[in-house]
Amino acid sequence: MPKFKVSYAPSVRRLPSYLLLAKQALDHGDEYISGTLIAMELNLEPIQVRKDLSITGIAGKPKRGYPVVPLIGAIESYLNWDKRVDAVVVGAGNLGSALSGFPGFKQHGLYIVAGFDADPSKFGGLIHDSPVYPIDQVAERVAVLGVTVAILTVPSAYAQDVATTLVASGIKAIWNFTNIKLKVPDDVIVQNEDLSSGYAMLSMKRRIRSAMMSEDAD
Amino acid sequence: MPKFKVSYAPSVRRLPSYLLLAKQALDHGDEYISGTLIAMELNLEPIQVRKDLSITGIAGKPKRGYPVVPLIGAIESYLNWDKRVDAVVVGAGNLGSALSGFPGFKQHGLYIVAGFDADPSKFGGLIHDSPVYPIDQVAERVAVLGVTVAILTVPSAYAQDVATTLVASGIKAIWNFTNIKLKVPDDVIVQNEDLSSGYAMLSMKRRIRSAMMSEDAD
DNA sequence: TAGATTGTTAATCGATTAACAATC
DNA sequence: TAGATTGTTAATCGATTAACAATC
Repeated sequence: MPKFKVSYAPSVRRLPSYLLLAKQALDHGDEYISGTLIAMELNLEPIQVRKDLSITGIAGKPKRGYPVVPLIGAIESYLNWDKRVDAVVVGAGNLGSALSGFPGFKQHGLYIVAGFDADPSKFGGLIHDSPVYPIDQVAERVAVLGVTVAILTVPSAYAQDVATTLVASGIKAIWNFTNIKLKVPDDVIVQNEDLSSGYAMLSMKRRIRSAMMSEDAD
Repeated sequence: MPKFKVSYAPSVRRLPSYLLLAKQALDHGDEYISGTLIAMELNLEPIQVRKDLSITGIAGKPKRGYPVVPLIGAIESYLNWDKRVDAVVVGAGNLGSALSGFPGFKQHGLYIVAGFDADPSKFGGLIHDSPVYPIDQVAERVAVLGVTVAILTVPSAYAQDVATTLVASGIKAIWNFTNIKLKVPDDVIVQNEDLSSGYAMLSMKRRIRSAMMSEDAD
């Protein structure tokens, strides 16, 4: 049951980088930005950029490119980033704090309205403007706040238990930064952010470069 | 120039989760773990798990599965995780600290031996056992330490400048947690970890669920 | 106008999945 | 032995890329 399977997932993953470039073009005062330019900037093929952008419904102009303001609007609307979404961070450690303070999120409509932690020394403190509550207050606070999105940054040993509590509290989407494969009901979304996968890729690239370099030595 | 293109990238990204399950099986005292079980645990197809594992060269036994100890060895060896790699963290903020403390890294052979920051109040401090130095000492320290891998967690405004310095200092691989597309020489590896991509995926999944739910209402 | 760029349709490529023989 | 699981070969699926007409 690969529930909520995203169509064009690779394209969706690239859209944020196009959005960033469009915003930079806007700041720069440009009226248009071409797919060719975006591709060059991101080391992609122009055709890929055009294909990706087509899913947002934006229409470009031959010879000019895509109109910057409508392009930003089209991407934000397609990703639902033009509507505010409230979230809580569960696990107010370094990772939770880092995510809370990430300026990009608010720009994308994601507001972190509270944090939770098991460590009493953190209660009453703040993670980037948001109060930190004891983790056993999750259920009541989530209910009061009416939040349905949670960012999970607890130690992996607690991940499943906390996730279960979150679901029981009404959370419908979990952005999971632990390496635990969470078991949740079918109607709850989980987006896994697996650092180990990224490190595996880095490791393989290093391996490939080593192989290429010893080849060159021939 | 998509340099250092990883073959079987999707498989490589899944290997760490197989490794984790294999280690859990080992702790549990199991001698074998089947692809069928791994697939169930991770919501994958058994055939996909078998295909993925085949790239590591591990040989399974019909009716039993894969021998746990050799399986762990095969994955670790394939990913080069059986050899120690030293790295520095540049940007000793919350994200840098979180990554330094991530227990999984040391298990995968990644040792963070130093941190760097622009904030004088952090100099002489520690991020999880490793000393924090002024960022303008990067060049000399990296040279002395002989490190070739850097984890980049500075604010995006400084990302390119810092990356340029890192490259000049002898860094050959950058694990980039900023949303800036770094410009580096051809022989330098960059692995981008883009949080916005993950959030785009979460947003789309929420969008799809909404669509499905309003459909159900018909 | 000339030419750069878009957008569509088709071809290629690579990843996933299916089928099934081999085997312990 | 019977049957679950592996591993290989082929088929399908989806993403990327190529080709090129349309257009500003």
